[in-house]
Amino acid sequence: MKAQKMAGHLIRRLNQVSTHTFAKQLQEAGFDLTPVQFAAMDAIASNPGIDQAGVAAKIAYDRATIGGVIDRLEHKAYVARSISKRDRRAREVRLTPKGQAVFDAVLPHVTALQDDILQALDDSERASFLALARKALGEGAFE
Amino acid sequence: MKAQKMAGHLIRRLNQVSTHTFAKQLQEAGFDLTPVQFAAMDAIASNPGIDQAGVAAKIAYDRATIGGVIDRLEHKAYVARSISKRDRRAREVRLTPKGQAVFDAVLPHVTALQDDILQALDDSERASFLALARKALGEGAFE
DNA sequence: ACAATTTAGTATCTACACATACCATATGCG
DNA sequence: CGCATATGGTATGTGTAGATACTAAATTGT
Repeated sequence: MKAQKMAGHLIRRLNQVSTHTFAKQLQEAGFDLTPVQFAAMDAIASNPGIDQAGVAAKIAYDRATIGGVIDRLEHKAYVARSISKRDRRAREVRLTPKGQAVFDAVLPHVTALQDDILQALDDSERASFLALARKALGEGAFE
Repeated sequence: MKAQKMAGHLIRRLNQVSTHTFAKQLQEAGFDLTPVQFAAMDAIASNPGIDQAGVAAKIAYDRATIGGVIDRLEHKAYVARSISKRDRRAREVRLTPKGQAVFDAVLPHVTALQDDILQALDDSERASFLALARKALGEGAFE
């Protein structure tokens, strides 16, 4: 049995390729954002004032991980945290104007690079792959 | 644009599911092995005496990462390192008898769990997905 | 033979990823 | 009201994951 043929291994390698493509393209475009940081900014951009647990739920992160991700975004001054008035435990997160500008500038690059990840597939294969991936994850589970 | 619909994000979540399935199943079966550690052992089992760079190449790891992985396997006494006689820089890696026994015992579990990762897909969908994944990675690139 | 280059491995640094434990605050319920 | 329980966030520890830099050893070119 070759581990290299197994589903888990193929998925891990796809993730490597995906991460690498993302890092390379964004770096060439002059940005300093990881895939995870981008996903967090996307969730925050769509839900201003969301709390950290909300961000974690949206993009299926561990809540312990999200703290560090948001720390780094805050350090770059892309997001701001404030204590919620409803619940003093919760930290509401918003993009700063700078963060919003970066997000707007980055978005087209990120959108464009998605096809590069599956560059070896043609359009119909890519569509099939993505449809199967969504189904495997339980369509709409994290809509 | 929702990051949650993008290829990169779907792949990241598949990898989460995959890793989680692996960890859960092996833990329930009483083993202490990560997906990466298993893949390394698989490569070593198939190529006794392979050096670390060889393992890294087989399973597409960074050579900086493999050192730590093999450290942990060595610490569990699953593998043994020895300095190559051909090349004194190289460390030849082999499974210990204990490592071989663990590998043999784990292999059927790992094989069985592969389908659980894509449990939401039926057999033909799963086959399509895996074929597309292989093609996306460049079929045979790491055979 | 020997300098220039390449390669194997390690060390360091940043960034996930998740388990567990802990603190503070909310909330449910008797 | 008062307590048990649940939840938001942080802290800690282990394990990838890859960039960069460094040492030692092998290889290449002349």
